[in-house]
Amino acid sequence: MDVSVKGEYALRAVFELSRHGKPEPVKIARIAESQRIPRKFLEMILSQLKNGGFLGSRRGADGGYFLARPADQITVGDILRQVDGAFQASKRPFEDEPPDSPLPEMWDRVERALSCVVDRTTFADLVERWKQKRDRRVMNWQI
Amino acid sequence: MDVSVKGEYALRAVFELSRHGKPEPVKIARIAESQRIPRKFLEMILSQLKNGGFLGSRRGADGGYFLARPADQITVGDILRQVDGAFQASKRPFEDEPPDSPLPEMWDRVERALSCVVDRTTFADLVERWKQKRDRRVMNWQI
DNA sequence: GCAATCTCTAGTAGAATAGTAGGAATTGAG
DNA sequence: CTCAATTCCTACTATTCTACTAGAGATTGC
Repeated sequence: MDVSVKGEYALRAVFELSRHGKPEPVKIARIAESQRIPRKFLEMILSQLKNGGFLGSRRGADGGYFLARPADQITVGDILRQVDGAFQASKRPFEDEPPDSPLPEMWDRVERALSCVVDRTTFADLVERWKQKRDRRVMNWQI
Repeated sequence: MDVSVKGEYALRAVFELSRHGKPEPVKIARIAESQRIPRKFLEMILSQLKNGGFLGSRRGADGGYFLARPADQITVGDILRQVDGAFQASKRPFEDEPPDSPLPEMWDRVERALSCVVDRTTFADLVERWKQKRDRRVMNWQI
């Protein structure tokens, strides 16, 4: 019941692109280095995210990846679902479920609780929080 | 990011024991049948739950399994953590995390949201909901 | 042309999942 | 004491998933 490494990498990659902000594409090599993701694995993940319509790319010199839409219109849930498949608590409907089981309803609650976080957190939010953190650190450093 | 079949089976098994209520032990065979769990797999799961201190057992004729404490003192989270290992959103602390990443904080939120459901839902609650469901069905049937 | 980049197809070692098999130990009844 | 019913314990296994890697092809900028 934890997210895959691939999922975490995908989030880091999209975060990197969101943080970059500008319209110029960012190279795979740079994302890999600054987010510490194995390069070839990252290639796979990025192409999956492109297939999902979240990223765009350009080849050749000065090529790279960029967000296909603004960071405040991409959520953590979008990305996790794209790379890890259906993002749910339990594979529903569970076959062979005994009648009147109270479990499906509980899984619904779990799913709603999860959704409240991942589907409401955009990459714009993450960048915002990152900036605050960084600024606080710089403040302390100057004192 | 979904719970294992083993986890679901464990919940069903403990639910069965909770629903039974009485202090007499329930046989593996009966749990397996009424909750539709492969028998040998269930044996493994039950012994794990016993190791965790959630269940007790008796061997021989008239043997079986029973709750080691009242159903309102066992939560869904207890059981899932026992059979599926640490029940968390992400394997923290993630190695090689880039500095100032906003992701760990987000995983905390996810975890708290999950916990709000699974650590607050006891098997007494589940039995309660099951009874209500059953009663509603019987009511409709009588009309 | 050519160097830098993304793109695509394949493969792969190791771990996890979802079980199964078979027998040993314990208990209750007669 | 014996026997049948049950849990307990060790080991095995097929299949899938995870986290990668290799290498060649396609595209672009200069």
